[in-house]
Parts: sequence; structure tokens; C-alpha cells
Amino acid sequence: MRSYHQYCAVAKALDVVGDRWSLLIVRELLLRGPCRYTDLQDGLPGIATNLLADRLRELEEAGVIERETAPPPIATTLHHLSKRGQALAPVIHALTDWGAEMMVEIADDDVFRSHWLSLPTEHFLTDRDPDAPPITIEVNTGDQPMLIETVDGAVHARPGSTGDADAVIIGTPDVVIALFGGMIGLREARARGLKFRGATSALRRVQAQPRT
Amino acid sequence: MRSYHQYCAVAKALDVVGDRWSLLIVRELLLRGPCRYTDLQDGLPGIATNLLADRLRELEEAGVIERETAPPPIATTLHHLSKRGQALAPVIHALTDWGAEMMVEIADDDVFRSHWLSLPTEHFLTDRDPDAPPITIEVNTGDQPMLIETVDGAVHARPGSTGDADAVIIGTPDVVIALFGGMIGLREARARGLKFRGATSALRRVQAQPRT
DNA sequence: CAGCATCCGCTTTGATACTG
DNA sequence: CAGTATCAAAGCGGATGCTG
Repeated sequence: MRSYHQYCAVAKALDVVGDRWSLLIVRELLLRGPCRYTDLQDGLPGIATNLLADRLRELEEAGVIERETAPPPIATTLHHLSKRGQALAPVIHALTDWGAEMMVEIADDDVFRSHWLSLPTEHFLTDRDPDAPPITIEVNTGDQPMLIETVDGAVHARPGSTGDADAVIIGTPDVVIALFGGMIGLREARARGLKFRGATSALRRVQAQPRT
Repeated sequence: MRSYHQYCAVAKALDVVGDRWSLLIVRELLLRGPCRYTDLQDGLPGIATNLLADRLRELEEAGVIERETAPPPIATTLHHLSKRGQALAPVIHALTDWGAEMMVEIADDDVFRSHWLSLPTEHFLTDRDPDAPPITIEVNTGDQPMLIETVDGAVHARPGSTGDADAVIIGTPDVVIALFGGMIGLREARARGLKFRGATSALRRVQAQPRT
């Protein structure tokens, strides 16, 4: 990216991460940790492969990401955020906050990856009964199942599936997000095609407060 | 900007403000309040006039900014942030935080506008003696003089000049920022060409703690 | 002068094909 | 798997011209 040539912290930050795709690459690495090139391609649907290669090089030169040659059984290069790159988390979270409002409707041509759920989950959901035994909710809404778990008062999401989840949800991403975000109740979610099986108490325990 | 077509809050946010110049326009309006077209041009050195017009239209369509026809004596259109646009303040602040590190050196071709000082000032400086009478420091470092004032424990910066400031500073932006940011002391600042006149206690009162 | 719109050369992006 | 190569299309920057 051309520099703005402005002696201003915002402009300097955007000189580094203001390029198209750059912050989404940071999002992926924040969400998933070290990634292979193809993992990034999969998590960034729409990116051209030459652009991904370009951005990775630029971000590496800027000290935002680092590449390591992983030993077997991985036996390939992994890209991960440097400390400086992890310091971008507040930027990603601020954008998540601001963009959340635009998640109420999903466009026909919007693509979705299950692991993106981690962002709103860990940011908006809280465990309302942290002293009770931990719970697990399995969510099937995208390319892979996700597990939403309560851990020490916080709520985490990670890819995975289990036989003994407290609740299992199947539905489209927009309905799942509206349900967890407290924008709609279980009744309306079901009316919009969501399948819920298990303990509704588990859902209520982590569900976000309805916003005005 | 082309949409990313990703059902993810970060991507949706960047669909709106991820374009080149967009967040810098938001910065300007956050810092200065309602602006005329030419004010924005002056505060965004390097932007092409057609791009400014394009971005203003896009941001207006997205509900981020609004334009009003100001009555005399202004008698022109003013652009200002909508409520939704003001909600971008956390994004700007997160970028300010992250970009602050890159302010230690100023490039030869970096341009500077005094009012940009408001961002780091209000974000990093605190009044360490909020119960004492308020103080004012005049800073001359760019295109116009700025006044840094303590108000109810916070520190604000605004364009202006006064005859009875507690201290008056003249210097290049990098030295001024390093001094206020606590990266250097007054001795080194003077060695780097900064002129300080008045009460050093006023400076120490608002100066940021040295960072590691 | 404020507030754009138009034109033009250059750079960046996106889609696809190809390689070690 | 992890990129590089190629090329058309879109976006950007700079200059200039137009309108109230």
C-alpha cells in the first residue's frame, strides 16, 4: 500500500494494515492460531492466491506475522501472529463490535466459515453461572461443527464435535447468531428453521442480553 | 469498495470503512467535528479531490456521516459523523494505540497537522493532579497553535492561542510527541531543538508515564 | 472560492493457469 | 501444499475544468 505520509498514529497503523485483506488475515490468525497457506485460503474465501502471498510477505516485513517451518508431522510452513500482530486484537474487537449490527441479515452471496463464530462468541457471550459445572453446546451451522464451552466464567468456541453436549444446535448462521446474540428467542429461531435439542438452560446461561 | 461477501462482523465493518481514506475521514470528523469540504481536504493531505467526493458519498450512503446545509454566516454544507459514525471512535482509538509505536521517528516526507495532536493527547495524557487549578499549555508545532488543557481530570487539546498559558512549547512534532509521551525528558527535548518556556510542573502534570 | 466532475496514466486487484 | 506468472479490470492519484 502506498503510505499516507501523515505523521499520525492512525495513518501509520493503516499504512501497515490498511490494505485490502490485511486485517482479515490478522482475524484468521487471531482466531485459528498458526495456519498453513491453504488454511488461510480456506478461511479467506475470495482472496486471490497471489494477493495472499503478497500480503503475507508485506505483513511479515512489517513484523506483524512470522513464518516458521514446522517439523513433522506437519512438515510445512506455518504463519502466525508476532507479539506485535497479537496487539492488533483490540482493533479486531472494535471492528467486531461495530460490524455486529450488520449481521442481522445475511446476503445471498455471503459465505460463512464456522470458526468465525469464535469472534462474536468470545466477545459477546458470558457465562451467567460461572460456579455451576461447565457446559458444552455443539453448533452445526457451517463447514464444520463447533463447540461452545464455558471455561472459568468465559465462553470459548472451538472446532469440534462431541457425543455428550448439553445441547445441540443446527441452523443457518444468521439464526444461530441472532439466537446467541439475544436478538431473538428460541421460539422464533425454531420458526426460522433452527433445530434445538437438549437443555434450554444451557442456552440461556450463555445467551447475550437483548440489546435495545 | 468491493464487498468481501463474508458473513463476519469484521468483514462487514471493513466493507464499509475498509476503503482507502475512509477511516482517515472518520478521524478528521472525530477530531474536528463538522467540517467543510475544504477543511477535510486540508486535514487529509494527499487525497485526490474526486476520491474525497466519492468517499463522502459512500460514507453518507452507509449512514456513517451526514451532511447539513449550515445557515449563514457559514453558508455552506458541513459534513459530520452520524451516531453510527461516532460509534467508530473505539476503532480509531485502537488504531491510535497500535500506531503510537510507529511515531518515534518522523519521515522526511511526512506531513503534519496540529489538530492531529488531539488524538494522542486525549488518549494518553492524564491530569495527575485533578484537584489543582486547571492549567493550559500552548504548543506550536504545526500549521496552527494548539492549547492543551486540563478539564476535570482529563486532558483536552484544541486549536487556539492564549496570552497566559502556564507553559509554551515550540518544536517539531516528533519531539513534542516524544516529550508528552514520556519517551524523553525536557533535557533531551531541548537538545533536539525544542523551546520550552514557563512552568515545568505543568508539563510534568500531564506528561505520560515512560513506557518500557 | 467552495464543491465537485472529468480525463488520463499508473498501480492494485481478481481470476485463472501453471510450477516445484 | 505453497506458492509464482500472466493479464484484464478496477481503483487510485494528479491535473484540470466546470458551476454556483
